[in-house]
Amino acid sequence: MVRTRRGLTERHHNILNYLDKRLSERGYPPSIREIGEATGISSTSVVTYYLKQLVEFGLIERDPKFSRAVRLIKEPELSVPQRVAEAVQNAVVVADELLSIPLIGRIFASAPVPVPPSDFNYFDAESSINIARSLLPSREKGIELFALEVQGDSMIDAMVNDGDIVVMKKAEQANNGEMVAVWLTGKDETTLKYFFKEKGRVRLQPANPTMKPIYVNDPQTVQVQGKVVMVIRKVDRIQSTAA
Amino acid sequence: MVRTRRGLTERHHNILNYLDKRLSERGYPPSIREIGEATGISSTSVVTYYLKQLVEFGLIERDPKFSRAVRLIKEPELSVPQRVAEAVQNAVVVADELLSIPLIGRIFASAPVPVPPSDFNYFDAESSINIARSLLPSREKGIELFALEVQGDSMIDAMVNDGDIVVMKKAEQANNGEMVAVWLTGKDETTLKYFFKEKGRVRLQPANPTMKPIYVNDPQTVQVQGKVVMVIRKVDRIQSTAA
DNA sequence: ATATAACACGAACATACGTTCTGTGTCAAG
DNA sequence: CTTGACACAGAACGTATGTTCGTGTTATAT
Repeated sequence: MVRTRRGLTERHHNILNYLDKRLSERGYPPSIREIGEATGISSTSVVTYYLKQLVEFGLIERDPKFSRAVRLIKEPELSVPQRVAEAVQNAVVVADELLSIPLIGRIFASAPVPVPPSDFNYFDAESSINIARSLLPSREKGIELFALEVQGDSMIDAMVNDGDIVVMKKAEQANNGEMVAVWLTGKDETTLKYFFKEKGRVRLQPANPTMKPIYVNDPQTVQVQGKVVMVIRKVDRIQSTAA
Repeated sequence: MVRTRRGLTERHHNILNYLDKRLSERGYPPSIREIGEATGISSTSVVTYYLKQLVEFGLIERDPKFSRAVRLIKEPELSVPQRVAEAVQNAVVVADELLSIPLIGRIFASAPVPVPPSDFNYFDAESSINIARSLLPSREKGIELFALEVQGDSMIDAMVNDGDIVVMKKAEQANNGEMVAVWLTGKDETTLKYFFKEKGRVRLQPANPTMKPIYVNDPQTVQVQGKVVMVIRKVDRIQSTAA
């Protein structure tokens, strides 16, 4: 008869305690050699021998061959009452629904759209607006959006008022039917229109259905700068009275 | 003078996010190469370049030459009640910012506005939209708002498109300059206009500044049904092509 | 146009690291 | 006394890993 394996020994406990303490202290686990140094085991193969047993006991996990890839398996944390858990989950859903979009400037007819530079930090903008993600168009993922405030009456053919907020994303090309902000180099003018490319020319279709489209025979002069995904209008009272 | 360093760039943020996520997922930090793979940086020396800057910004610490020896610098640990309170407070702020508004139907020109009945339960509507409270006009408290979806082109003089969502509140009287939904009994028509009362008659001023107002000599036929506080337009692509 | 810091990259290199291999000692059970 | 499990050890090895070096590009102020 041969002798059978016992349970955990002092060396097992020493290793477990060191793993726990070490992660708290240094923010990253020890190497095999560091475990050996800390627990008085002079050989890396003995450390590996004990780690293998701790894996078998279900006390640690390892990712083989990666350095420092040892982690303690903790008991599931004490569960919270179900309502608190549900409330926390709901808070997560709410936080995800709210989308912060940088408000980076104004759009007006006589200048190109101030699109963000390629290294723009969308998370750290000086000014931003919040919108609900569910109000985005259905295929819009909400990534790298920016907002501009409309200045002047020049966008009314796009059904966009002075003071409205236009939510956009950068684009240099457009598909048919998308609303775009284009800079017309032939006119030195920015306009918001539905974009159609047909028979070598560009048709820019106003949102106002009673207005006629613009046809641009030289597509090179139509510089797509962004796509409009949303328009928001705060309706305050106006002060002016009509003549 | 030469260009000066900006603050954190997208790559910095990507690295920080990856470090945080990775430690939670795997129980040990990534190697330099793993950070590069996860953030699209193909060279270990560029990863080291960014990690050096994150150390300088005081956001991470490293133990030089040790493998996987990167740790995020976190705020000093709060007690559990403090951490819970802080998280709950943040959740309250976010939840308060997000306002759920019942979407109760449609508005179109040939019918009165379907205003909610006086016993309407705003919290239990069948359908609703979410908006961010900060987008409301400055004096609007967000109480007893409802939303209607615009059907048809009859509101274009109000700069409101078919498909737009109009956020309103009930009202039976209006102050000068407010945008209202009125049912004109003399015309059997609903319209959205800025409301002015002057010399015994009502002037209804379109939002489109190129259009003329309507004058109604008999104020009794102007039934104010609600005030408009916000207009939201999801801008999807359109399919129709012009003649 | 120029200068220069920031940004980016790949290669080379030395060391860290975990695994495997081989060997030895102890001890309980038959 | 023999056997086999257990414990331990050092060496060798291949790969993982972080740093250094040299080069190139870009943005920006002057």
